[in-house]
Amino acid sequence: MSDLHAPVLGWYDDNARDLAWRSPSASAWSVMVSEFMLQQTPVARVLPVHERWLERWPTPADLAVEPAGEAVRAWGRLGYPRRALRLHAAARAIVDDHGGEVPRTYAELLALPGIGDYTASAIASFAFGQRHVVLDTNVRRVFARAVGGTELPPPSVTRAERELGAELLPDAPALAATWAVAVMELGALVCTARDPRCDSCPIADRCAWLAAGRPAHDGPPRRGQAWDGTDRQCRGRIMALLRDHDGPVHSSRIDAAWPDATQRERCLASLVADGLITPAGPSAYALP
DNA sequence: CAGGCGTGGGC
DNA sequence: TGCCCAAGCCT
Repeated sequence: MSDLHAPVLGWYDDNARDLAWRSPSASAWSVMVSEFMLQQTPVARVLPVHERWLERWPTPADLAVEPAGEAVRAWGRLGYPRRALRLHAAARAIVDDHGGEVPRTYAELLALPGIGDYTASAIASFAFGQRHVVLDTNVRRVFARAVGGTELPPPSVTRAERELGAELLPDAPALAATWAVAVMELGALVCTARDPRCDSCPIADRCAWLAAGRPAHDGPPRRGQAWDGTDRQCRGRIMALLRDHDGPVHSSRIDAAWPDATQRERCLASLVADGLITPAGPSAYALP
């Protein structure tokens, strides 16, 4: 296990993807927007939306003056549109409480809407070069395999994972930040969830999982998320409808999009409660 | 803490 | 064809 640093850092130097938010000239805001979009959405789908977002709203203040619905519309089909709402709310908080500048400390970042432990660490590390344990699903999978000898990490982050992350983190902040992004990249490109490319892995000779013959995950099977007929599908259908229209959408159109009236009304109510849509007149809805 | 929350691509 | 997954957050 000793010294994963040199091979991983060397591999990253040769194989890192050239992503817009990793450019030396990328702003902290660019990094922050990318982190919101990348929460559960693949890089390939984020790229074009991130580019247009930064062109339109180069700073938090540019977004903060917009109605929230503009953020939801620009979010397009990235999924989980509440993230767009939270990013918009975070931009307003940055203007109101931080002079329009993305805050630099983990605690201040964590206090913003839509930012949890991972995203706060990632922004502090990637945008500001600080030393933080960055634990995302990629890093956790690399740790689970290389150190733990298991195919998959535990269902939720454990104390042991945090301690391991802290132990492996280089002392120098700049190096720690590079290490964090390098391990993440290794998990994204080589140590993938399915069909890992162990033959091109820089730490294959130190990997406990590979040494053990890549044993399959034992333990309870992971819960897949139901989709067909769920409220999520219904909500998604309604949101797509509103995104694709400029003004308010009449209820009759929404009725046509989802026949089950009980479920439809429940979803409309929850979307209103979430702030993703707003009633517009007696029988119409619009983006906020 | 388990469950809810979108969307589309790859195998 | 389904099924699994993709830089999580919030309640």
